[in-house]
Amino acid sequence: MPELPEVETIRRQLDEKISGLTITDVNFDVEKMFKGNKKDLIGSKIKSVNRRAKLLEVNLDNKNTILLHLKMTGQLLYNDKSSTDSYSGDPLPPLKTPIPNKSTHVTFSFDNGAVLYFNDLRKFGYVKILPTGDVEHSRIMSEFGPEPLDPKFGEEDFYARLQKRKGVKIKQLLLDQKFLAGVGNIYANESLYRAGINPSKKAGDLGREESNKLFHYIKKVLEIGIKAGGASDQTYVNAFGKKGKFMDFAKIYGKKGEICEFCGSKFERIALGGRGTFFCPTCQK
DNA sequence: CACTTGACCTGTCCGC
DNA sequence: TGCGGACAGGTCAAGT
Repeated sequence: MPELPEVETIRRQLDEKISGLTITDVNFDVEKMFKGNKKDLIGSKIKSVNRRAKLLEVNLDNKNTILLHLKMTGQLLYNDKSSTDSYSGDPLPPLKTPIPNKSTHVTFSFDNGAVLYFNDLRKFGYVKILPTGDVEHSRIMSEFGPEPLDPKFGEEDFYARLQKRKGVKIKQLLLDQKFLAGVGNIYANESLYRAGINPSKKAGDLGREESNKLFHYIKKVLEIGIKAGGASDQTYVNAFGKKGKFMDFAKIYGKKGEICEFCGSKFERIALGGRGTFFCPTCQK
């Protein structure tokens, strides 16, 4: 799915577009993708859109919060039907955003005529309504590890956390949201390659230098990801239906058999925890 | 406990 | 062109 940079891209766009709007209707066609009562949403106004790990939190003025998880193939598409042709006054057609299709499973309508579509090919994603006061104590939110881009989270903290999980392979640890929030498979592969660390290395075997280097590159690739508007390897698009450009900056993810720019070796692919893992056999010892 | 595997879904791509 | 298998950005529950 959308990892931290992809979710953050959507968060910024939605915060800009839907904050201040009132929800007028909600519809869904797959029960398991909508947990809660839609009556708790209709008539309420959106205060802000936040993010924790890969979860979006839409805060409402009626003390409820909508949590949205896009998992692997979720998309959130904002279609601003209230935009009108300045000449004729007619509504503009939804040019940039894909129209609802068979992957559209939840639809939010707003008082300005705008619509937000939640599309999800594989139906792994979900919408969940919680009382705002329960969100931070909920199982799901309270167990996330630190936000990697939080300025208060430093390299000492990162190293200390590694020491608590000595026996786990570093790649698998990076994907553990309780260890660190928001990193997914693409950015885990990219940061390990740049830091020159073998994905199968045990967390406890990383020296302080390696730990610092990895910490640095995790932040670096996430920042590049946000600047690039996310990674569109497969189905990801932003809230306006546009692809992200991070794959133009990816050096190793998905590049099995390609040549390492530093040493000329061929990249290899293995499975770690069932996830595709790419590495340079020479640079990542 | 900690760690691994399977399940959740649907689609695309690749080799034969 | 068809068919089977591998693979896909994430996270749980269940099994070892």
